[in-house]
Amino acid sequence: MTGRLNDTDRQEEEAEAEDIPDVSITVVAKIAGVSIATVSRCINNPEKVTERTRLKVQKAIVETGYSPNTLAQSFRRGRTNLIMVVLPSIGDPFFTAVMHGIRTAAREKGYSILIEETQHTTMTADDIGALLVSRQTDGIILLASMSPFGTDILSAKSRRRLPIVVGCEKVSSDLADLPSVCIDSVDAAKEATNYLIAQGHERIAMIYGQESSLLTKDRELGYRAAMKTAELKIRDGWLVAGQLSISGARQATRELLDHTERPTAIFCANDEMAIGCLHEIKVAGLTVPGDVSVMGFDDIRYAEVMDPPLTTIGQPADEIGERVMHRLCKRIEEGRGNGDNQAQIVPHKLVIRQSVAKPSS
Amino acid sequence: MTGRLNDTDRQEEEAEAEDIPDVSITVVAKIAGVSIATVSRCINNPEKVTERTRLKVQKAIVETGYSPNTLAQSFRRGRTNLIMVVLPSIGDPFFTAVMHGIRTAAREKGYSILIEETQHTTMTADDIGALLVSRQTDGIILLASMSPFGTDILSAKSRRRLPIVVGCEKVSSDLADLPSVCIDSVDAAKEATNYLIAQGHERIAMIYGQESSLLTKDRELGYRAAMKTAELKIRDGWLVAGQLSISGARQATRELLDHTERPTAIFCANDEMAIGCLHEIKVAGLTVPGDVSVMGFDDIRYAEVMDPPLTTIGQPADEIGERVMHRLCKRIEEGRGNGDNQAQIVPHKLVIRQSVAKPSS
DNA sequence: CTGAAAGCGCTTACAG
DNA sequence: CTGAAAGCGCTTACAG
Repeated sequence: MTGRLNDTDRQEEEAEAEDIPDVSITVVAKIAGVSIATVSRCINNPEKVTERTRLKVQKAIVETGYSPNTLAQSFRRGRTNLIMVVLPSIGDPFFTAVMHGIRTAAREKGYSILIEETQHTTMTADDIGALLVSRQTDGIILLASMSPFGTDILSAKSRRRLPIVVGCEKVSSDLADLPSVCIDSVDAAKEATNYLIAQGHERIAMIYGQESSLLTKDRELGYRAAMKTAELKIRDGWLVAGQLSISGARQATRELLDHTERPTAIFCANDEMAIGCLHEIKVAGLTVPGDVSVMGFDDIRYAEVMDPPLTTIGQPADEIGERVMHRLCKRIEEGRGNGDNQAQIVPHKLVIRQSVAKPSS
Repeated sequence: MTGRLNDTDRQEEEAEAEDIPDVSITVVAKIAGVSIATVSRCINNPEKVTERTRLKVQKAIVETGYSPNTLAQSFRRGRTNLIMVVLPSIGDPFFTAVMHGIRTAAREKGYSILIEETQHTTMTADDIGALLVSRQTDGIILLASMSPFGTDILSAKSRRRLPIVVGCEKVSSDLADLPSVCIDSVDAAKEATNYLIAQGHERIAMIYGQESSLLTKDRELGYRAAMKTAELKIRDGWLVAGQLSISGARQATRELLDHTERPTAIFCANDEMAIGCLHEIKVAGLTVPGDVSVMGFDDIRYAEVMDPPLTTIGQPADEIGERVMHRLCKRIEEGRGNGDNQAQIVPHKLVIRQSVAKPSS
């Protein structure tokens, strides 16, 4: 069975009239009285064709409702104009914002976007590498996601030339060679922690992401570094996983509130978890920031309408998205090789609102 | 230029060693000492091939790192295994939840998902129809989105046989013929409004979506119907657009609070706007639900952690997503024709939390 | 069970 | 400027 219809179907179709037009370049050529090469040129390189011819062909195209078969074009041209972005969860408003930037840039360049969520997928690292090999995708954007180099279909050397760009978080070390666009997460987390310290907090806990994922690793590093510099202790049980979700963060917050040395401030590795944290503190009958201060990370659109509005670290999500996509396009166009593989650092900023105050005790 | 490399490139590649393997079915066949037809069979119909042959071919595949060229397969088979979903905004957590259901079902069936956002796209209705015609996509899911039948590439008759399924909201009348999976929005909005009325509210305003979009039209209809039945007046200025965004809703709320006959309850057409509404009321120094009650719609994951937790209408987002995708698959498999085009109604439910109370005045 | 061959719908040197 | 022809990498009747 090919995509074409057999004779019986075709008759049925004609009986029903006006189904999806099923017209190839050949029938347009026939109607216009030219070769298929000319039709192709009219569409792709109109400047290579006489005005007169172009008009004839144009007429035939309109008449037949012809639209080139994208499948055939992609095949022939050897590219799909599809790029895949791999991210932990599209549901996180921060990634939505980054995606918005990616889309904007993609539209400009004529790419469509395929999204793969590592939280909900069975896709392995190998599968991702295979995508490129089997040409399902012209390029890949890795947003705070695992390395696609599970085993070794691809040598370290060749990885450097692949159309892959990393965004938001460099996650694992074998990605270090790839071009990337991120804020300096370690530094940002330090700044966040230092702000809490500057307010007078000494008992500062942190809710990070997941044990297994490296997504919030750098933020944890920054927190630890700042605490160390300030010679503040991190008690056992002050560093707890929030699963990057509201419910996970609520659970984590409960544990923190029950701690024998209850922290006076909680630094959440992202705003999604900070929202859960905020709520759970209030459920426990405590106030924010009166009893406990809360600091987030990302500055998603909900942060400023929380009660109290969330103090957090702002990332230029849109800009990250656009830059990542632009770099990927450049890499694809250049073909393999000689790309600049530098890490681009974009600026973050501390957004001070009302969820952090001086400790009461 | 085809996708293949010219000789110079190839030399370079070999010099660099181990780039992306660029092996076609032909080289696998040669190495295995069989025809390309046999290689194809080993991959797609292994039962049609001797154990011995299969092993030989398997070995050659591993050796070469061969992976079939998806572009060629899609072209040959006449299908992409891509389906497109068109929705207002992937950033809305409600749609994210529906998408999750769609993805789950899609993965089962081997489809990948292309997302098109009508809020950020320049894509016209015609473009969407053209997708099908040019075979970029095997099918389309329309989530609360415009009709793809701008002008008339497709007759009404043929529309009924296209691989298109509608989800969440039936929006425009020319979509009535298409299969759909939605809650009964009019009824749900009535229920929401009636709940406010039952609490004793008489001055009930509504924040709907956008003038131009039909997305929240049914919800507005339900609100109007309930008000009418209860013989309650809708004052001029009580029905205001919130642009489906937090900031739009905040603006709308401000107008409502400044109204000479200030409403005691506000029904927001979705939770995203309700979140903005909640915040703006508090910014104005008023309390929820003490001074003003707020009712949402969708029950997104943030609803229950708002302050106060949001009373809203729950939609089974995941179920909607899965059912929509399943129906689309069936439609694609059946080929054109004889699909059931009925509207499937899934149940909604009123979720009572704390943002609605009796009016104080 | 296996192979030779046709063909999917395009694009693009290559001649003219 | 235009056409005839090759070829992209597969899949699938059709013979054997």
